[in-house]
Amino acid sequence: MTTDGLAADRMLLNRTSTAERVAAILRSRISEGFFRPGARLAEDTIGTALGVSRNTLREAFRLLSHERLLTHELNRGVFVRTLTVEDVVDLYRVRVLVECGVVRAVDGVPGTDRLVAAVTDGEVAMRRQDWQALGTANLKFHEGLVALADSPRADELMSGVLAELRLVFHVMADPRRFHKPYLARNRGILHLLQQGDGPAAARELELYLRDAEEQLVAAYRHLQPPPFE
Amino acid sequence: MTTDGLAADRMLLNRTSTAERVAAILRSRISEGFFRPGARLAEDTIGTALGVSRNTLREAFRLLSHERLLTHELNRGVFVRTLTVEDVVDLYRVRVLVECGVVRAVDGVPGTDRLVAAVTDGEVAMRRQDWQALGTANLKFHEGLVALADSPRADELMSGVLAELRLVFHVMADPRRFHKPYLARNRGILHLLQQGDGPAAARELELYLRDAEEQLVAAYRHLQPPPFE
DNA sequence: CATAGGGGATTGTTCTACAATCCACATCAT
DNA sequence: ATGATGTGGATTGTAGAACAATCCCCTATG
Repeated sequence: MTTDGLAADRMLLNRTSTAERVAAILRSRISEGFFRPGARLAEDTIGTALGVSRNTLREAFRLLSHERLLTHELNRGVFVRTLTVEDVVDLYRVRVLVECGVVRAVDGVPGTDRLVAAVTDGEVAMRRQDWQALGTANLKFHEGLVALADSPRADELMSGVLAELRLVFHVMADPRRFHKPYLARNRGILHLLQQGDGPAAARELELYLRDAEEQLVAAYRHLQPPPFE
Repeated sequence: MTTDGLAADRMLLNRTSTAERVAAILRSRISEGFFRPGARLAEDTIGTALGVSRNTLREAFRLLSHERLLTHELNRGVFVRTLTVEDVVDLYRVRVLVECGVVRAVDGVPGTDRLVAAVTDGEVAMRRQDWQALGTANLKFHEGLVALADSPRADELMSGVLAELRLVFHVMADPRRFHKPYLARNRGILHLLQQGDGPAAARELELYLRDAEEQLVAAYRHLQPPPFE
């Protein structure tokens, strides 16, 4: 009896705890905008809705608070995070640091399968005017850029950063067309990478990110709720 | 009545939950080596020792697991993380990416108060042959480097990376002298920064980090427990 | 109109209970 | 002796009740 091909089954055996499954559910609900920033997640409501005890639910809340998707206010409960303009600026600071750093350090011609897939997905979505899919493809492209570093921690960092940014998109006036202008620039960056010119790609990427930040901050400042505290 | 000078009191008012205080205690215990990598933290033992309930303790465990200081194995409990050689390599990959990225991007002459303090602390510790303090000063220097980016998320990332690296130091044969050779190189990097030459400082830093990684990986590979699974 | 106080609702924390799982040891067959 | 099997105790996973602490809204009072 061989032990090959059991790696996939490993995932099934390696069950996750209820708290982690609950966290996964809430995470996707938040990222898809079902729970909007500022929304309160009451223990009682969510707990009975999902059929888990308060203990388990609170463990899930801890996880998501640590991922910055929820904020935990003592004796008040947990809320879907509302990012400030400063948060957006910081997120793009990290993006420039990490994404450009990874891309610049690329030597030779890297494997670009994921990037090619993301770009073509974006082009298909564009033709269909499926802005939701276009956004997803765009985020996948940037996740793919960081994946070039072959660093699990960098991947996770980037995944968290993009999850936070999704919170911003959900409170924008027209989040759907936001990604449209960047598809062509993604393709350009991919092209430079395929030519093995990491530094040039990094320069393009930095301009890209600064433009995106500017646009996002401008749009975000408008509908920012007045700071009460 | 003025509202000045209340920022400090804010910390007192802004009480933290028990779970977070417990997490803070465990975090410092781990980072100081009281709990060594691989050690099991039983809910019952720790719970009664700290006088908190299992629920609260488990919330604290979740926090620290998310920080990668503990690993959570279903139905087996939580253990102080034991890093693999791959982890060490990845940590240094992130360090090169982030630290060098921050330093290279420095324009003009940055405020280097923290860095100067870290270097002089290191020199004092060196004269006293206080290797513990030397290690602390060294980590503070690198935290200070990342702080130049003025990015809370980068700071937190770096803080987590260094916390993980401390786990490595605690299982090394002679962790105490490890930092010794790097004090002079820290001073050199600081000097380049004070001259406003970020790129040169980044190049120095990259060589520094590659040397440190090589030394650490070599030392770590020796006493690595045989991989059972 | 501003302020103080009361009461309901929610969270913070502990405790108890039991199911699920793991682990070490004993038992048994080869 | 060696390896498989099974059994029991210990620990974790999860649920639920209970109560204190806190917040928040509403109302009474000056």
